[in-house]
Amino acid sequence: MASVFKALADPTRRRVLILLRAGPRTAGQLAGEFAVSRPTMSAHFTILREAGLIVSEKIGKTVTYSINLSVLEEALLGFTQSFGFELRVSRESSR
Amino acid sequence: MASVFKALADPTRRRVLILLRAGPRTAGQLAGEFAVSRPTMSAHFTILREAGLIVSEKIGKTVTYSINLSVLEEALLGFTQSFGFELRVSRESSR
DNA sequence: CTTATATTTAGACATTTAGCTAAATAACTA
DNA sequence: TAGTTATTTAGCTAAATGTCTAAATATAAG
Repeated sequence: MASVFKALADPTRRRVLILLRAGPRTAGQLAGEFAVSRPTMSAHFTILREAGLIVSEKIGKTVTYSINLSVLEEALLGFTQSFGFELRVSRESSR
Repeated sequence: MASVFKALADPTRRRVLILLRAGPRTAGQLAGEFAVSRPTMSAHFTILREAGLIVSEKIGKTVTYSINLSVLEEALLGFTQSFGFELRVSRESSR
């Protein structure tokens, strides 16, 4: 869970997750949305992947990333519960 | 909001918030719960305070910290909504 | 007024982080 | 096979982070 919070600490990585929420994207597509170099983005992907927040699939010469909402959900759930917050996944979750 | 996520990235600071959830504590009381020096804890308090997550009040020679749940709530709310999560504050919020 | 207590500030240090460029790897295409 | 494209790895730098000890500040108590 600690690695999830570390991953969420960076605004670029949070934005990657928000982009992936709309559906899978390739590394290049994601990188195109940011003003940093591709290697830098690749490092962010690694951090997100190691936290379990995204998964990658290589098809041909492209790598496609998808969000793993359950990991995000579980981390937020564990944390928010400590504060008397109630968290639930909306019915139209994976839109 | 960015500073809130940065503040939440450190496990010591998350634990401070969880301790404060049970009620206000002095800097010394909080520091006593951790295996790091008081100056180190003081630095953590500063980061939490600058993120708006805690407020301090000096009475006599002690400083008492309290959690500011609304800031935490707002940051989590803004973030979780982007993911189709639903967050609400439980009715017995400030227990 | 001196001492004790609570907390913060200052300064140093090691580690981590986010960024870069250049090079390597992998896979498709002509 | 040679070239092109997509992505990652390697190696570097500057800045930020978390930690410490020693000193400063503020308040209370004798």
